[in-house]
Parts: sequence; structure tokens; C-alpha cells
Amino acid sequence: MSRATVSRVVNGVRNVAPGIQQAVRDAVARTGYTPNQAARSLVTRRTGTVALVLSATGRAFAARVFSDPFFGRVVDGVLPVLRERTIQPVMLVAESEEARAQLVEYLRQGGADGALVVPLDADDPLPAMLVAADVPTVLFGRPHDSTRCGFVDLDNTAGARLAAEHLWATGRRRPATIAAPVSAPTAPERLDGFREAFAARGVTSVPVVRGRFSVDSGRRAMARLLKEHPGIDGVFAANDLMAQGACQYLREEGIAVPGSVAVVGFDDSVAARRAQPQLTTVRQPVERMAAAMARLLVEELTGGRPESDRQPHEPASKLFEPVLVVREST
Amino acid sequence: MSRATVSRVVNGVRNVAPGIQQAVRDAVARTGYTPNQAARSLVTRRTGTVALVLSATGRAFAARVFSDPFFGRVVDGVLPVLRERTIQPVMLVAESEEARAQLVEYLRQGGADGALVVPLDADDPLPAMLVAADVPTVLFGRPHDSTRCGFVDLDNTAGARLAAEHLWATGRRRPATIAAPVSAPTAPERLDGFREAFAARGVTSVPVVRGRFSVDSGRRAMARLLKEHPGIDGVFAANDLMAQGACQYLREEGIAVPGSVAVVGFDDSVAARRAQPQLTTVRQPVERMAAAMARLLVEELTGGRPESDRQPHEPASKLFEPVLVVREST
DNA sequence: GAAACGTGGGAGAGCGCTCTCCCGAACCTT
DNA sequence: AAGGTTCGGGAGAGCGCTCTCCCACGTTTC
Repeated sequence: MSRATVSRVVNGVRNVAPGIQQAVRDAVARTGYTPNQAARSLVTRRTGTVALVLSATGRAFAARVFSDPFFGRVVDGVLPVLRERTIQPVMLVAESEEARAQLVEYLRQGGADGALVVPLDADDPLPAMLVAADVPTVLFGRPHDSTRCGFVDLDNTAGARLAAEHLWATGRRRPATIAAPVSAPTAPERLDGFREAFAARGVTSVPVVRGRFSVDSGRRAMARLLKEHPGIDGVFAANDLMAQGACQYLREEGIAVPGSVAVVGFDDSVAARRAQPQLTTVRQPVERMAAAMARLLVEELTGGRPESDRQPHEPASKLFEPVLVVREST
Repeated sequence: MSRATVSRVVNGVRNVAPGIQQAVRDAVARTGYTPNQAARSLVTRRTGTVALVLSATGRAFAARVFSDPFFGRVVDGVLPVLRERTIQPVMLVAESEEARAQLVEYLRQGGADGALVVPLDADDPLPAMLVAADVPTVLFGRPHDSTRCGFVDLDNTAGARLAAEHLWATGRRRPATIAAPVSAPTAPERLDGFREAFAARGVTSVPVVRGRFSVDSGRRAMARLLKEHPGIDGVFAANDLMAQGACQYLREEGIAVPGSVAVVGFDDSVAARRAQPQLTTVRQPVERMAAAMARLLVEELTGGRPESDRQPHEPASKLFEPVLVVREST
């Protein structure tokens, strides 16, 4: 029997007589034969693999990533989409500049067919590097520079506006906000959206303290806010973890939530439900966004580009709308 | 110029005249040439890649993994070791039975040179599957069955004993423990170690409630413990997150920590320092253990086995001793 | 000055697959 | 019954590297 026939059976291409098919399968099972991935991708120019890249500069890498439920949600969203298509998901991390270079090299050498990138900093150079290296790439969050690649994004401005309008509607007139770190991609939108919505209603001064997305930083931010602006009656935090921290601090200080101060979070992560009180928050459908991101990439990969008309790129993207979820903290 | 010369320059093997070397480098830079990884591994039978595998059965996969600082510490420990040797780390997850099968297939086809496995359940079949598939494997935690492969482990019994002895030494005579989920690999050792140490001192009845490694489950466990055994004066939790939850609950109920009830955690993760009060805890050097795990695998991979004397396996392993860290909660 | 040696570079054989031909046999069609 | 049309299977050419020969040239040695 020829290699060709075996190949046909294994890959399920063309017709092979059932008898022969069975014979091949038996032989495969008997000998424990495994096709060599390297040889296969050498000719197919495919690895059947997609990289999920987590990019964060600076230290305390793991602490940043593995304490926030956010990335877990991304993983949860991406996995089913890839599994369903029998694409092997591999997670890559770029925790330093060297790591980033190594990673780009790995991908351009064909380590994976494409990359799903979750940048944790707005000025992350990785997306641009990948696009320059001709790696099919889809981002979580709009690319900040002119990098032309696919992405999914949330209308963060609208989300922040939702929070502001809700606080306004429930009678809060002395708002403050615990903003994201300046480096965060979503920081400006969530901050400005909140401020502008209040400005439009005549409230021009909104105290801002930056947090670092953690529960702890939320506590500290709340403490500072309260010290510098004792009259505050409504707080919008740029994620649920910080909102949770704010609530903890307020209650410890004997300040009623939502009685005296209302708190709105962002994301609607598990933390929002787990917090005491349960958080009113702006829902970001992370899992759905991540799934969409994976689908976008898969389409680009299988997009049947007939070799010739490979446009420089035609970045597809998808936008999501936030929704306000009202619970106990407002 | 021949391909061979280029290959020699790129891989830095043998002597190549400096002039020629420069010429090659220039050409590479100019044309943006990138060697094809697939072709290379086809002949070298190496990918230059090591997989860090996270295996967890059951649902809420991401929630389990990305909310506990534990896995982040493993990553932090593994990365430097691999980076230093320019081995590309790829993280793989086995979140379902299918995923597990797919993953094993991927690795035996040569998707990576070896696997570092962190099983979250004691009865995880993955390690055995990998060993059966001839994938060089090193585990975090002693293999539960007769799987012959390398591993690193902590003396969990000794750790639990440390906690017990400390509680005893500080005058606690009515201990209780918030144990790990039955499925956790470390559950029996940490539980039995604690009980036996007290039994040796004449305290035979130690109430046990199972938690799920989360802050929340720690709170609930503490609540139940207190309700069913109001006299408790010392609690040992199987990880810091649960200890933190226990402290939170106790303080909310107006019970002084460590005044009325002392609390000891396990791991010495960031959560221990962040908790209020700061946790007395049994230190598990996760980063060092993870680094050792990576080194063990690298040695097995580069271990110069001269092809012929490939023993069935000679599993190397390394054991670590826990240390008690006394802070404010006792 | 000839033989021995070392050193840099080319030729070419694979690595293990996939995939395009191509050919023989069986099945229709008129 | 002769031609055309499937259909199943084999042969063999690569995919892009690495690595072992092997050869040509310069350098040393007696």
C-alpha cells in the first residue's frame, strides 16, 4: 500500500474503498502510528494552531494577569470556537521585551497560523510587530496606532456614559471616578465618557483617582477620594475589582452603600456578583467578544484568499455595546 | 553561496569565514528571510518549544485558574528558565476530555519537545496519557498512580504539621481546618498532617469543612465551622485564599483575629500579605518549584541520551520543604 | 620542496508528509 | 459491443531545511 493512500485515509480526502480504509485504520491503531506534524506543516504551510497572546510589559506579570478574572473570560470565550474547528489553542505570553521579540520570531517562523492578541497596555508595540511580520492578527481592543488588523472592541465611552446617567438618574450629584491606569487601552474612553456625561448635565468637576485594576488599589483609591473630597455620593470604577475594593473600604468606614455612596463597576465579571453588596456594573460581554475575535481570525485564515488577490489586509472588526446591570450597590 | 553555508551561519556551527558570515547576515537582514520552523524540526526532530499544561476537568475552568494566584506563580517560575535557554514556552489547557485527547495528540505529533504539567485534580489521567504517548513529562506534584515521570513536590504533610505545631505552641487547643476539595492532589496530606499533629498531642477531634480554594468558599466554610463548633480557637486553611475568607468572616462577625481565633493559611501567596490581618502561612516556594520543574525537563531533553541507552525512563524529581511564616493572624 | 595536516565551503541525500498527475478496472451509455 | 466516464489507487515530485561527506586550498612540518 502506498503512502498516498494512507494519507488520503488519514485526512479523509477523496474516495477510498471502505475495505482499504479499514485496513489502514487497523494498521494505524496496531502500530501506534502518528503522523509527523512538522512534515505535514512543511507541505501544507499550516500548523492547525492559533496563538492566544497575552502581552504585558513591566514586572509582576503573572500577578496582573492571574488575579483578574478578565483574562480567564477571554480564554473561556476563545476555546470553544477553536476546539470546534479542531484548531489547537496555544497561549503565549510576552512578559518582557526579549520575550516579545522571541515570540514574534516564533510566529513568523510559522509557530502558529495566526494570533489573537490581548494587549494590556495602550502603547504595546506587539500588534504592530506582528502585522509587520505578516502574522494574521486579531486584537482585543481597537489598535491604538495605524496598525491595520482585525479587532473586536467595546464602546467604552458609551459604557461610561451609561454609568454616569444611572448615577445621575438615581440622584447623585457629586460623582467621582476610580479610573484605569493611564497605560490601559480603555482608560481614556471610560474616563472621558464618564466626565462628559456629567459635564453635559452641568457637573463639571469630577474627582479622579487612578487605580490598578485590583481590589486593593480600589480600596486605596476610595480612601484617597474620600479624604480629598468628603462630599462624594457616587463612584464609578473602571472595573469590578476596584469597585469591590471601594465598597469594602466604604463599609469598613461605616459609610452605607448604596445609602450614602453609590458604586458602579465595569465588566460584570464574577467579582460583581460575589461582592457585598452585589455590584451595579456595566456589562462587557468578554466571552462573546473573545469568541468573535477567534471567529474573525479563523475567517481570515480560511478566507479562501485565492493566493493571488492577497490584499495588503482587509481588517474585519466587530463592535459590542455595553449594557448596564443594576444590582445592589446603587 | 550554498544553503549549507547559510545554515551554518544561522545556527552558528563550525567555522565560517567572518567575511562570508557578514555577507550572509546582511542578506538575511535585507531579504527579511526567516527559516521555516517546520522544515527545521522535520530534520532536527526538535521544536525548541516546551508546553506548560494546565489540566482541569469540569466546568468553570477559567474561574478556577485565573482567580487563584497559584498558577501565575508557576508561570513566573517557569518562564525565566525557558527564556534563558531560548526555549519557547507555550501554555496549553485541557479543559475537557476532548481537549485532553486533542492535546495529547498534539504533543505526540511533536507539537512541543516536552510538557510541564500542573494537574488540578488528583485523579487526572493526563500525566499517564502523556507518558504512554512517550512525551517527556514533568509534573507539579507527585504522580498519584504508578506513572513513571519526573516531578517536583512539596512535603505537604510537614507543612500541615508546621501549622498545627504553631497553633499548639500559641496555646490553641480547639483547632479546626478548612480543607482542600477532595479532588485536590494535596488534600489528603494537608488534612492528615494537621490532624495527626494534633492527635499526637491528645486532640483527637478536629472539625473539617471542605472549601474550594476561593476566598468566598473560605468565608462560607468559616461560617459553617463557627455555627457547628462555636468553641474553635484556631483554624488552618489549605490555602491563603480560604484563610483570607475565613478572616473576613470572623472580623465581620466581630470575632477578633488572632485574639479569639487564630488563622493559618498555606502557600504564602500575594494574598497572604494583602489580607487583613496579614496571614501567618506555610510557605510553598511555588516559583522555585516551577523553575526546578522546568530544569528537570530541560535536562531530560538535552540529557545527551546517546540514542541507544534510552532507558524506559529515569524519572528525576525534587522535593521541597515548607517553612512557616508568622505574621499577624496568629 | 613534497607530504601531511587543517580549514572553509559545496554537493547532495534525506527528514515524512501531501498532492498532482496518471493509469487500470469497472461501470454506463447508445 | 465499442466508446466514454467514473472511481480507486500508485508513482513520484517536491516542501525547506540540516548534516554528512568530500574536495580545494592554504599552512605547517621535516
